[in-house]
Amino acid sequence: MESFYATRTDEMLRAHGLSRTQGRIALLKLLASQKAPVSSAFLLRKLGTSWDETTLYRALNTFVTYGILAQFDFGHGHAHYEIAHDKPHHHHAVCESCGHIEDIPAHDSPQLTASALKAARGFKRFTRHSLEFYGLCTKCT
Amino acid sequence: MESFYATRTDEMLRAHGLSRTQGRIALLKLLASQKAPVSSAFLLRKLGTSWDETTLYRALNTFVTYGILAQFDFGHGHAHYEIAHDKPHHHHAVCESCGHIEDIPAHDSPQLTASALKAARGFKRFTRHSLEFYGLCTKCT
DNA sequence: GTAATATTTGCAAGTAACTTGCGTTTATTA
DNA sequence: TAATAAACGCAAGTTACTTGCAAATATTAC
Repeated sequence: MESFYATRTDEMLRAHGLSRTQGRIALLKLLASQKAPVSSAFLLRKLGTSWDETTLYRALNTFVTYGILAQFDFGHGHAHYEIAHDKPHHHHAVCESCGHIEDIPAHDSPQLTASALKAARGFKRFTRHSLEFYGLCTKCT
Repeated sequence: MESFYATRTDEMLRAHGLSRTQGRIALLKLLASQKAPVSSAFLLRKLGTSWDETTLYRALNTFVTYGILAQFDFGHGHAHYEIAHDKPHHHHAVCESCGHIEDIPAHDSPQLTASALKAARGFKRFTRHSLEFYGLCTKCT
């Protein structure tokens, strides 16, 4: 019997006709076990030294392109990645001192986008939005 | 009689005890005349070749530190800067095709932050938030 | 206004986070 | 199981930005 993650990661790759290599599966499992977006450096550290940097970046980019992952920028000088496949919409909280990042479940009112759209002259539609809250986490206060 | 911008930029620098050099004043005037955040490459282009790249980055960083400017990241691989001094809160719309950026005046309900704070385990307070809407602008549709 | 002091600037060199090219390996398809 | 296509790993390259330090400019003290 396959694990929950194994089945899901397999499905993510299969759905887009992507090769299900050992490495990619390990990467997606690792990402699936995170509670918030993580950096490529974190992934490289966790995956072990056997992993090649180029391969990681290439996999991450491929996954972002296919919508398996979402990529975020919190102003830390590097990107953060998170499983997007089947994940409900949410926002992020970012600690300005230690960099701690937390997912915040979001139930956006459609009004949020609607009123933004009304105010934006040059746009007729938005496909997505991203909302980040910054502050000090309880450990850094 | 000094121009509106001259007076304001002067004030921005003076308020923080920063040297009011020709270059810094020209930079702030240019920034003050923009309707949305701009990149360092844009600023360098507009200011002319006489401007040194290092000097620009150093000035931008100083201004961000003192709250004169706000820095944003829209996933374009480089930062965008905007006057923050005395500017009312707003969000941004970003075109995923041409990169066009637009300010969106925002009247956030206090509830937006309040409900996020309630949902965020590790935070007791947020100092700021940033909300970006992504889509295709009317020119790219 | 002028000298003393502090800040800013410009050049050269350096760094971090990726990206590209290309030959080899691994996975998928026939 | 062979043929084909996708992914990998190494080396080299790029971009956006940073650091060190001496020279220039601005501010402050007289």
